[in-house]
Amino acid sequence: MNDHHDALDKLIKYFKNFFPLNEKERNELSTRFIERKVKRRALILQQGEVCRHFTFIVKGCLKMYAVDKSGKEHNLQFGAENDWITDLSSFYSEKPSSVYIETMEPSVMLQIKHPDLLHLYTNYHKFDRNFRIIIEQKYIELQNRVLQNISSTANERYLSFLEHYPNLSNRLPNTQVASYLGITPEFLSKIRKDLTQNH
Amino acid sequence: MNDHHDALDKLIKYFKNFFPLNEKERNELSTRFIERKVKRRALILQQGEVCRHFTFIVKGCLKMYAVDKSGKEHNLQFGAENDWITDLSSFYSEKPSSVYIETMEPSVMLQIKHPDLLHLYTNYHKFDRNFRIIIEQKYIELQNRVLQNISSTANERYLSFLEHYPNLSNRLPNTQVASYLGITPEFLSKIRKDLTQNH
DNA sequence: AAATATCCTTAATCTAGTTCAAGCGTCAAT
DNA sequence: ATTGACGCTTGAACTAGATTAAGGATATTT
Repeated sequence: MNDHHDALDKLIKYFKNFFPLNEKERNELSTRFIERKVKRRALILQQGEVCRHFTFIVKGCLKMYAVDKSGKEHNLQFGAENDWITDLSSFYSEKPSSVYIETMEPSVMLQIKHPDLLHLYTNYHKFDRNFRIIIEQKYIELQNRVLQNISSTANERYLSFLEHYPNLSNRLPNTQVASYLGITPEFLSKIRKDLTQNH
Repeated sequence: MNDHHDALDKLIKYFKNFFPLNEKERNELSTRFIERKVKRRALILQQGEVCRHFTFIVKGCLKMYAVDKSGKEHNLQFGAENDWITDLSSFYSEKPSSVYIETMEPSVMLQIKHPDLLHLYTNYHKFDRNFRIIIEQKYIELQNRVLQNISSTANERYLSFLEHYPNLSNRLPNTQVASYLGITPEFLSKIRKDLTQNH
């Protein structure tokens, strides 16, 4: 009944939303996934490094961001409990990543390495299946975000963010939300002021 | 040696980039995928309709777009030879789609219906595997596009589009490219003028 | 408890991108 | 041959959002 057990239970429970795992598959999880606890502001992945882990978030909150030539950070993705975070491109290609992954709260994760995940894929149809479904869901989310970006104002995008990620929006500093929306913190502040005044 | 055969050959060849299919799997393709030829400006999917097909593009060029309240079209995705186009969300949920899919050239497609694709997934590990990889690649592309959208100017996004999709950019009218980039055709025209003048 | 980051807001100025309107070239259909 | 529909461009006026700079509020660290 130790922490590792708790974390794994959370992952097993998570997979029940898809095609639930049998005992053998659950055992594989427990040997292949490694628990990791980190404090706030820990860098899980740095630009230039190969992304070695596919990460399931048991507790806490992380962000994935790119840094442009002028040094500005741009948040590509947030992740919290029961979500995955990884630089897919670097993870599969085993080439240096162009992004950072960093905790925004003290966090507990379960991580699997490339060869271990390939082992699961190769030997268990169900893992290929479940990860296909997971990525499909994340693809749909991302496509909605693209649509927002090309068709909506910053104001509309902010409202949509509040609607879709209510639990994230009250956990994160607004500077981080602004970076995710692709606007400056100053402009987000203006948007928020307008919203409170006109309602 | 008919056309259907040619189209299927193209799909089989496509799968060689992933985990190549054995004879039984190839046979399944030939019975489950249906060839469809359409002229220019044909609507493959309309808003409000359930997306019934997962579509492989053998020849031609298609776009997927959403229409906002003011009637403006916003291009979410283009697809050409050896690419897939589908409203994933509607296809899997079997709920009405919020987007349109339309040919921009006379096109040849291979389409599979939901139950048939599920049949492939359920009975052949390899299809779950291959479609996982396909979606992962498209996820990475989409993530790069999000990064562009939140961090780059219209000018930079246009240059990046030219670089990544040179074959599409000379096939499409600029109005369509502008809609994909999230800017007006007028502003794209201005960008293009600046580019030719300053180089 | 002080000290230092980090975060949030406001306001003035500036710029990237939109809107509206018009004109022109091209291509497909009658 | 002529008519449209469509695509491309230009310019003037406008607006969403960035930039810069400053001050105050909250946390976090020492």
